[in-house]
This record gives sequence, C-alpha cells and structure tokens, in this order.
Amino acid sequence: MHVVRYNPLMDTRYTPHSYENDIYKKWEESGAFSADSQVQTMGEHQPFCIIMPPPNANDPLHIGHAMGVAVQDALIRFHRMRGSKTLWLPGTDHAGIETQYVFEKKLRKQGKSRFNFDRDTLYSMIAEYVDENSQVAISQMKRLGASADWDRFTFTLDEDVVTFVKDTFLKLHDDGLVYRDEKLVNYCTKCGTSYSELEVVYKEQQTPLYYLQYGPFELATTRPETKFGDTAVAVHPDDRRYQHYVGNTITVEGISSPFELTVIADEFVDPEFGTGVVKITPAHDHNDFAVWQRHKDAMPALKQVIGFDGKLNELAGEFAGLPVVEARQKVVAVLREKGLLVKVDDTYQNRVATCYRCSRVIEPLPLTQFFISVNKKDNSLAHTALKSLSAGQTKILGAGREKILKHWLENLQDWNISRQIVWGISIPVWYQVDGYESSVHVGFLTKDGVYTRGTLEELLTQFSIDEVVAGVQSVQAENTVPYVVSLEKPNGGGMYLAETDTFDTWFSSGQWPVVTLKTGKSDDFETFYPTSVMETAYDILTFWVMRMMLLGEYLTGRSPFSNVYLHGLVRDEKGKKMSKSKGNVINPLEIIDKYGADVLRMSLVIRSTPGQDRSVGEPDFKAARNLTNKLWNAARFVMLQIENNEGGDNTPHSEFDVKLTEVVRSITSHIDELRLGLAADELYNSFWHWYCDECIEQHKKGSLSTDQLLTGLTTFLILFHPFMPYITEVIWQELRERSLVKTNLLISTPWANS
RNA sequence: GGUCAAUUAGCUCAGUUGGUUAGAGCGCACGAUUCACAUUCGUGAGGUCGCUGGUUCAAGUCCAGCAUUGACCACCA
Repeated sequence: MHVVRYNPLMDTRYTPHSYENDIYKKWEESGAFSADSQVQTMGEHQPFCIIMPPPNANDPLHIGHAMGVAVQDALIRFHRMRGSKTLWLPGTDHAGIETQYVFEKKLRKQGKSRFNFDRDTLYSMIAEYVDENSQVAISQMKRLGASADWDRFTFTLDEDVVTFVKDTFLKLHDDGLVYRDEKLVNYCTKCGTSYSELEVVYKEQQTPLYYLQYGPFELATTRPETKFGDTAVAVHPDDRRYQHYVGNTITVEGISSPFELTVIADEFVDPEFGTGVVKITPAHDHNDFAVWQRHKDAMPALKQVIGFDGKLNELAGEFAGLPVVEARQKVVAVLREKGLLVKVDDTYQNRVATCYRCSRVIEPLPLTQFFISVNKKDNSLAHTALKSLSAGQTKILGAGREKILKHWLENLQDWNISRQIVWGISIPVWYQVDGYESSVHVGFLTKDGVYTRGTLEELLTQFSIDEVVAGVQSVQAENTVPYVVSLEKPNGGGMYLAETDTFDTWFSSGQWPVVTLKTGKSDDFETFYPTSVMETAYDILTFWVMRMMLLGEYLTGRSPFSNVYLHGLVRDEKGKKMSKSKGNVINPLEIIDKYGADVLRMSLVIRSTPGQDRSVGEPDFKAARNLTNKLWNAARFVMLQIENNEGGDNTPHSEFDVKLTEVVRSITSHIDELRLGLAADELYNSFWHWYCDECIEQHKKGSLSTDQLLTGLTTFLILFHPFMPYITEVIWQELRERSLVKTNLLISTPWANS
C-alpha cells in the first residue's frame, strides 16, 4: 500500500480524543446550532423544536442525562439536516429543595445551619455556590456533542423568568385559581418544608398496633403519642355495637387528667379493622382531618401537638419537647403502667410516608399554604389537559404511561405550591399584619445574630419592626391574616410583611416551554410553540410533564408539546438499577474519556424503546466502539481506492442504488416516527452486513463502481450523523479535503434523498 | 384491592400498522487472514417467542384467562 501523504486516516484505529474538541468548536463557530441560522423553507417540513429538560444547575450529569442528550440531539440533527427551522433550547434548573438540601449539608459540615443566617444572606450564599458549579452540566453536555442553541440558554432564576412566573401566579389568582387555606400538608421536619402529594414516598414496614382502653371503648392505634390532639372518637354509622354511643360524650382517662370527647359516626371507619373504633386526631392524620371537615359542628378546633420541629409541644404536658418516636415509647410505657394498654399487635404491616429527599418520616401537619385548584368545575386545569390527551394533541410514547398520566389527572388534588425554603422564586404576597400581630409567627436574627422567634406581638415589645424585617427568616401567618397578592409592597399606611415561602420548583419548571420561548428572541413563541417533542425520563411524568400540560394549557390554550418521548431508566448490564451503594453507577464522562461520545450515545440509543428501561455495560460500549472503527476503516478503504485510482473501471451494480434508496427511506421514516432504537439497529446492520460485508467485497471483485462505493459511504455518514455526530463529521472533513464532498460541514449537509 | 408494563437464543435486548426459513450485540465451537479493519473475516451450535384457549387463509404480533417479575395508585386508625 503506498501512502500519498500523511493524514490521520492512515491510522487503522479511530481515536476520538484527537478530534472531538476541534469538531465541536467547528460546529459552534459555523453557527449551525443557532435556530436563526436556518431559514424555514416553505417546503414540507414544519419548524422543529425541543425544549431541553433543564438539569440541576450544580450537579454533574449522570447517565440518564446522556440518554436524554443522545435522543434529543439525534432528533434535532435529523430535522436540521432535513431542512426544518430547528431549535433546541437548553437551560438549567435551580432545583429548589435539592440544592438547598445539598447546601445545608455543606453548612452542617462547618457546624452551621440555616438558622445562622437571615434570608438574603442564605440566598446569596446558595446563589454563589450554584454559580461556582453551574458550568459543570453545560460543559458536559457539550462534550456529549449536544448541538443546542446556547445563545438561548435559560436559567430558571433568570430575571425575566422570575418575573414571568410571578405574573402567572398573579394571573391564576385573578382567575380565582389560587387560594390560601389551612390544610394538612406533608411536612418533613428535617428538611423544614412541606411537599405536594407527589414528593412523598411510601414504605412498607411493620408498625406496632397498640390497643388502648379509651373510655368505654377499646381502640387500636399506631400513634398513641398523638392522643393529646384527639378531638373525637368515631365509629361506623351502621355498627350495631356502638350505635347507642353516637352523639354522646364520653370520658377518657387521660395520662394526667381525664378528658371528654364526643362520639361521632362516619362512613370512613372500617368496622372490621381493629375494634371498629377510631380516635380522631385531625391535626396529624389526613383521614382524621377529612372527618373533622365533615363534622366541624360536633368537634372542637384542631389541636396541634406536634410542632414543625418534629417534637411534641406544650399540649403534651410532661412529654413536651420529645421527638415523636421517643414520645411514643414513653407514652406507651405510661399507659402500660396505668393499665390502659390492652395489647400490642407486633405483626401489623402498614405504609409509612417518607420524604423523597431525606427518607425521614413525613408528618402530616396543619399549615396555611397557597394552593392551585386544579379541578375547579368551570375552569378545570386537569380537565383541559385530559382533553388534549384524548384528542391526540399530545401523544405519550412510553409503554402505556399515558394511562398513568390520565389516572393522575382524573384524581389530582389541589396543588400545594408553598415551600418553606429560600432557594427559589418568592411568592409575591404581603401580609397586612396590623391588628393581627398575635396571629403572625416570625423567626428572625437579631442585630447580634441571635435566632429569635415568637408572635409579632411578642417580638414588638422588644424589637422594632425594622429590626425584625432586616433579620427575617420566616413569616408564618395564620389563616385569618389578610394578604395582598402583589409584586411590590402595597402602598398605604398599613404594616406589611412579605411572604417568606417560595414556589415549588415544579411551579416554575411547569411553565418551562412557555416561559423559555416567550422570554427568548422575539418570534420564538410564534414559530416554535407548541413544541414538537418533550423528551424526558418517565419517572418525572407526573412531577413535570403533567404540570407543564396544566400550566401550558392555562397560559396559551394549547398543550405545550405534540409528543412526549419518555426514555427508560438506564440500568447496568445485568438489568440492575444503578446506585451508589451497589457501586454499579456508570459515569458518562468516564465512558467518553475511554471510548468517545459517539460510543456512549450509540450504545444508549441502539435498540432502546420509549418507556422501557435500558441496560448497558462494557460489552455494549465495546460493540459501539467497534462500530466507530468499522466506519473509520470503510472510509479509509474508499479513500484509498480513489487516491490509488483503483477499481475505477468497475461496472455499476444495478441493485445497489435500489437497496440504498430503500435503506434511506426506512431509516428516515423510523427517525421521523420517533423509532430511534430501531433506526439505529437497522442502520448498524445495513451498514455492517450489507455495505461492508457485501458492497465493499463486490467492489473488490469488480462488480460495483467506485462512484457507487463513495455514494454509499457519504449516504451512510449522513444517516449515522444524528447518532454518532463526531466520527461522521471527522470523516466528512477528510472527504472534503480530497474534494470528494461539496459541503463544508456534515452537520449542515442536507439529508439524503430517498 | 385497582391499573400499567414485561416475559423472545446462555446473558442483555430489538422485532412500527398480524404476512415467506424469528434478528442483533456479547458469549460459545471450529476455521481464516501479508489483500480497509484481529476493535477483522468466514462457518456453525443455540429459540415449541411464559402457559392455556380463541379469532384468522396466516399470530411473537390481535382477544380472553392464568402464572411470574417490576412499576404506579388506593386502603390501612
């Protein structure tokens, strides 16, 4: 073999690291990523747009992100080459609770906590921390080869985004879809915030079931420590055993002194369970709270005995100050001494609500919060979203998960959007506190940095209002305190305190497709909304996709995307879930270092199916690595043939063009119909087993012309480019140097005709 | 208790609207190779497509039931 001149293609192996950075730079400099560089021809293909699910601003990417980038970038590159005006809009998320949780962990290591800082200081500390780390995710996406429009990059706390999100809240409020009410919320006493129903993880466990002597009854409970908050006893209305007690007042021998309760009848009581008698603790149990709402006239007000610190309060007498678990043991011990404990069932299994973030037990606690009503009769957000699903305006690709989404929408409860953390968008609400000083609970840092809390009434005897405001950490106004929804502090003589809660992160990300396009370049919204595909993992279907549908419809009257492509979770090569404790986590960056971005992308996408988990491991990476090498060597062969002018007199093979056209047609339709796994698989096989095994061999035997061989190569480079952008572009550059192709960059080369 | 999904070669998985001898990667056996590529090439072994019925000229694909696994939801005092 004689070498005409030195060129990297003479290496028999493809080495991704020698090329990837340069190629990415070339793409960026060419402006190919920008939606503005493409002119939408009035042809057959509509504008194409994907809003990237914004990863957490300060976390490194995991392999699931790599899956997302691989799928989205493949679609984007395909549609761009096919001549659509194409936008892939990237961004990052402030990830309220996640970020504050991580940050507070850091503080703890320094022996500090959030209570050492006022709101503004804490917020800027977290902001600084996020700033320091926020380039990580972006640079990693670039290494993956993401051809996103970085000029349109958006962060969820960008000023115009924040303004937009607050305006949405105002609009919802004007439309009567926001209300404030005291309800039981899912509260994590460790994270110090409430959550929506979605963020609660239920765990099956054994919980002792205590049978207590309770006045004239025996009753079963798992939570004897809440008895200080009992406000009634309930039985089933048809239960003959207890019917004659209904409406009566009974006397219960308490721990210190006896107390009286009314017996009520409610359908929720299961006569078969326990003794058929239930103590009602409305402040600490969702069912009991519902009973209380139905029987308000027959029962006293809420009695909260567990505080937001997870400890019993003064109503618990001698047990005040004890954490819940400890208190339970002590209460049981005292009851046993007094002979009030009948028996204990240690085999009882139940489900306990835990925090998705820190795994601590979630306490249902009464808190006054802002809610969005999702099922209001004449203006139902959920109903509208359901209609677009049924009408097919939004299609869900993901193994039956459309039904899960519908089920959620049909049963959705009002959305609690208040979070008691600082890292987020503050809720634009002001409390008018004059005359309500005793109903406003404030925690703040004095000038000397001492954490102080109490009602405003108490605090104002020692401090000025300005001093309180300057050091404020939290304001908790009771349900009776009047409030104003407003971006600015209301005018007028009254004394106002700003709400300290922030929005649930999903409230802002739920507006993402709308807010990114509306705050972007002038006509982005008109051109690209509704977006074409929303691509994300199925585990945030309800958290995020559902909320985007609710709010997208509300804000624009249209569902925010035509297709939802739900990729599966990435598992290890044995199909096991990846976790740090198992030590089977694959770091995408390590795979890129070892094999290159193309290999990682291809091995994730090939033969993957929406909604189905994907398992990958070393054998898959090697297989994809071998494919890059195969492409490399096929290209070398073709170029060597041409340079050495060999095979020039070969005759054209008539079946070749037919078959190639069929390959192009098939791959094109697969990608167009979002069958990426199948497209990649077919591409792999037709390239390797047809083009390399058959066509190249035919050429060697003289029955396929060099022109056809070159056409085959360039066609396959085009078809492979969405899946393996780097190597295909490297080869394209080699062909271009030899004047074998006309366009400067493959990324901007028109798609193959079929 | 309800819903959804999965069950195809030793392993991990494809198989779009039902249509000839069911595919890939890895693994296995045997062989080849100065000729693009040993990150290669060729040949081969290996599957009653979970089970039982049904619809159809035709079923891995559609229907019903069952089994196993996983996920989601509901109840739980």
